[in-house]
Amino acid sequence: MDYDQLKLSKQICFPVYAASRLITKEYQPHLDRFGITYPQYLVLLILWETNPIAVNDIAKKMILNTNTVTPLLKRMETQGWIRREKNSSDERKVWIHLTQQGIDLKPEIAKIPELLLNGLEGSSIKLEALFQLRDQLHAMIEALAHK
Amino acid sequence: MDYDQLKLSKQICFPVYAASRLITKEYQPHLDRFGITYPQYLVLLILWETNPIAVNDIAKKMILNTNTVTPLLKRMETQGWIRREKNSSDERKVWIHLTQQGIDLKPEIAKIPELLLNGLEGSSIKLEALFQLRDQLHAMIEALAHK
DNA sequence: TGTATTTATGTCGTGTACGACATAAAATTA
DNA sequence: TAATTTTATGTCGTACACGACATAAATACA
Repeated sequence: MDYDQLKLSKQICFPVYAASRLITKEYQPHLDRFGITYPQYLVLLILWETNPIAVNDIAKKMILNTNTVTPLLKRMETQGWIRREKNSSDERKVWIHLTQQGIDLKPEIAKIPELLLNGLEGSSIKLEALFQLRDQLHAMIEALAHK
Repeated sequence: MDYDQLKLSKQICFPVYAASRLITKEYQPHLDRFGITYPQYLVLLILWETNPIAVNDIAKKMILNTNTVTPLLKRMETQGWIRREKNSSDERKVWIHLTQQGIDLKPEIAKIPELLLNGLEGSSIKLEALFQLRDQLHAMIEALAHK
């Protein structure tokens, strides 16, 4: 039997896993300035598009379970970025709202993706390749998330 | 100021992060049969290529810190897949060896990548696209890991 | 040779991830 | 309407992931 497919270099899963952690690490020094983590940054991106939003809808957008999102949001509430509010008409729901502090953070954070993309100038990574990568991954996520 | 780049759908980091977790989740039911996790599976792949190998070299191949790998290996030792052995000439080093149980697992695990790829037949994901994705990610990892 | 530096591994604390399960409120259905 | 099911959120336990730091052995070098 040929075990060639088992080599780490042949795997498809491994480079996705490694790239994910490496990209997060690129963000980290920039996010550290505001005391937020990478998943918390994603929550803020979502809230800057939709405010307020239910816990469940945040989890769906991030493709995470609510039991991961709940403690994450609690930490963000402690730090003053968001506040939670029970829905009066449906008592099961909890609305997540941006605080003023959370709203004010947007222009600061907006500089980061730009900064990282500019950092690629002169590197071997081409912008076109990145966008192609993103679209291919979206197709894969689409196929894997709904089955 | 245009905040379009801040949309979740425009991010490059997010699909990598989400795809990583979704792919791991594809492996999980197959790995569960043997009681191993996805990172533990990666350690086994490495050991099936190089046995024995030092803790540090496993960490380098996985692009992880040793303080992540150490407890992971301890769990694998408890489960009987590997054993650790102090190097006599250099007392700092610890060699990680496959046990017979770990060696015997290889043909069982070998079926998994094949099984997952076959599962894509008829889906919207094309094999060619996957291999292209892998190579693009390798290029990105290369650029990010060594700077 | 003695001191400083590097290397290899590991401990500790914090923050995700997620399966299994709990709870309460809303919606469905017998 | 009463019982059942679904939905929304959350608790708990286990396993990563990583920064900061600790320790001991090997190496470099004054």
